[in-house]
Amino acid sequence: MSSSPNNSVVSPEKIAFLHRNINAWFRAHARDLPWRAADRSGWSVMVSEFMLQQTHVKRVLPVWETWMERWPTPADLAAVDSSEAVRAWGRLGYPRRALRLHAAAQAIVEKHNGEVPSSYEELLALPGVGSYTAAAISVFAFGNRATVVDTNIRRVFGRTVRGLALPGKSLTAAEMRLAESLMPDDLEESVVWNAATMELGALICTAKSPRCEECPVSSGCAWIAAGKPEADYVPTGQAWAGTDRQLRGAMMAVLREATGPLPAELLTSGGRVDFAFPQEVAAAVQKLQKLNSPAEQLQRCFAGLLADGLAKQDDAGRVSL
DNA sequence: AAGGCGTGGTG
DNA sequence: TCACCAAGCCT
Repeated sequence: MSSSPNNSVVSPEKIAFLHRNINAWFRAHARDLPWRAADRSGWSVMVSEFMLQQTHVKRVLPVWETWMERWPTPADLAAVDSSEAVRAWGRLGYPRRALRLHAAAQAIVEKHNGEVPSSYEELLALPGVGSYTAAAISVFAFGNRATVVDTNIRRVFGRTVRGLALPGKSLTAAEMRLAESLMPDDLEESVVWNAATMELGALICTAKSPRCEECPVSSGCAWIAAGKPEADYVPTGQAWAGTDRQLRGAMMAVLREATGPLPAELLTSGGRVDFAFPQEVAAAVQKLQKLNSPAEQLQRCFAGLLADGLAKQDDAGRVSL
């Protein structure tokens, strides 16, 4: 057992201060989200967690509603083709999440008798479920005691405890140990704590312009005490224009709008393509062609979609989700 | 283990 | 307006 200089040892008094104030704040200010309702299920929480990976609540809400209405249990989703899941995913982004959620539903049917497992280890074994999502489902759906660490929680602890404007680019073992050391011993308090610290990071202790005036622990915040120093690194912006991601997104939009198989040339040709399709497909194709991507990039991205299972090609070479 | 992977709300 | 970046996961 070695100790690094980065290890933050927090006094019992400060931990109690954080527990008391953040949990009280949450009990007064928690958003009324449907996946937090009393009638939530393991599945409803699981669907929300998949959709919330790198996507804000506001955009998730309507898709989650229609998803849960259509597929109220894992078995309902597992019974349809994965392309249905990808289309229903709509414009949420990262459509491979839809594929993984579908695969996870099938695994739940096959290995867990159709019931979402409650243990961290069993959840972690499901497709698309990593350490964050496994802990989140175990805690928020089943009320277990597990340490949830997401980007919000990392930022809250980074500021209040470590005095940093922003946590590092990737989660470290020391950070994970710190989060565990801050967990309330009491089961019910620990469940609230996980949700409360995340909510504080999402609503108050935000990345860009935190609302410290409204923060319940500003009086004990190490970052404020240090004079709000700048982050010691500059986050590198995410490139977009001209990237494969943009092109893949445009191709996926075409496939989502299509009601049947499409000529592959519609996706892989950089030039004009004669076609007579519904307005929506035509518009999506126009956007794709407007990118004016080189043929080599079109081919690469198209092959990527096929390899990822997001698109399928029939014997005649026609493409669909 | 660093980098790929969508999309759009927001300051 | 237009960068920024968000309840990560996987390889």
